[in-house]
Amino acid sequence: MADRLYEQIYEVVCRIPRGRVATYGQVARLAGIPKGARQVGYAMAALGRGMPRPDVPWHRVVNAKGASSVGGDQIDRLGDEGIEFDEKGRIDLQTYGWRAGEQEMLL
DNA sequence: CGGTTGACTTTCC
DNA sequence: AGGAAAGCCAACC
Repeated sequence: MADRLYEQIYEVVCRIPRGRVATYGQVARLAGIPKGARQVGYAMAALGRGMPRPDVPWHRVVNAKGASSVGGDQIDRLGDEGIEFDEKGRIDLQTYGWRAGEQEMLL
């Protein structure tokens, strides 16, 4: 199964709890592709090209700088999730960064 | 089948 | 701290 790659990526992205964000590298590592951060981005781009999985919260995936590589479209969705950007348009990964296994610890 | 591209990351300056 | 270059892997032409 070659497309298992995309499936894995989408599955990991779906695992990101609401109100949190994860970097491409983080998702790639959890998806089994420690050096495939670009492929994660490519997989996200595929969502807007053919929409194989419209239920994937791709907007919760940002780059290592904590900024959106897509545009205001993602920023608007993240704002709806309760995530806010700083003056430079970047997210504080130390606050909104996704920590695996801590999704239930949200208080 | 080979070169280019891309919603990236990391390192160096 | 911010900017440029190299590295990496998969998809596309």
